[in-house]
Amino acid sequence: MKKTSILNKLRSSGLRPTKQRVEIAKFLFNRDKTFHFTVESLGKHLAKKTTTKFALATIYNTVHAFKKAGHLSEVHLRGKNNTTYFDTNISNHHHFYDSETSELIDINDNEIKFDKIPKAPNGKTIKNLEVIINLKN
Amino acid sequence: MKKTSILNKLRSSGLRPTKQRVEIAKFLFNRDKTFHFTVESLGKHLAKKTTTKFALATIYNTVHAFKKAGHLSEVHLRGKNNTTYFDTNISNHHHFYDSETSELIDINDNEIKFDKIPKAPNGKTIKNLEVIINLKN
DNA sequence: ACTTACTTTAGAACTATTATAAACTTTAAA
DNA sequence: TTTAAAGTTTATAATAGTTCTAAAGTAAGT
Repeated sequence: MKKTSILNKLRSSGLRPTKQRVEIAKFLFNRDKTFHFTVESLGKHLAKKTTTKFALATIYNTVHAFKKAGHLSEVHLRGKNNTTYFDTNISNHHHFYDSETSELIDINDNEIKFDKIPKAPNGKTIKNLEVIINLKN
Repeated sequence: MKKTSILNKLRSSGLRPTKQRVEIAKFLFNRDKTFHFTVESLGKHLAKKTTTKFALATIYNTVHAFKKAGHLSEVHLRGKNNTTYFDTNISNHHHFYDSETSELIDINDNEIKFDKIPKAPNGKTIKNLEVIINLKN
């Protein structure tokens, strides 16, 4: 992804392309494979790869802004470390979770097929369905 | 469940039947239907239903002891309120989650059937599989 | 350049949870 | 039954992840 398209991505989401946002966006979106991270791990990666300074609050703000804009998704998993995982894969998909390493691995939507799904209770509707497959060694 | 069987349950789990543990066990296990709770909500229920005093730490300790003994399970869901949910249903099963009400509803194992499941990566094995069906109104 | 609105920042505040250590109970042996 | 050891409860402190605050800095349009 070119720099201009990063700028467009930010601007079209109503986010001013500040130094911090551009760096974070480049780090997160200029890659082929899905990337899973926590705010803390993202901060460490940024510190290694860039010379820009990032306040922790900025990383939180930016990640939430990207999520709100639909560029990131949050994994609704309570892992053992009690931190929130984010995912650069925003398509409908599922996850393997290894609690020993706290590692997430994507599962494409087409790798899981259902034969039977219960219908939603009361007057509710199904919004989406998330599968976590827990791993052991 | 009779009082004696509550006492047996505790004793056979290596837990001394203290006043607090007995009250919590009676509250949690003397019921027909599955019960979902957070430590905070359990504390409120206990305050209403009993005259016994419970320090917050005791509720945490007891819930974890019950979980370790296999009498409770933890739902690995990061809900919007960021608290841990526990479940008196310890059989293999799944959940509906309504993020507006923060309510969990059990889905029996036999209400979901899979046609296709990916195989575990690397040298890993599948420990278990959890489905969360998110609801909306 | 100037002004306004938006952002970043450091640190305080907040919330869920775990740790600590003293007081209290349970247990089982004498 | 007393009594001592081991386990438990309690209030409070500590911790960890996250959000809030308000002051200083930056981007965008005039």
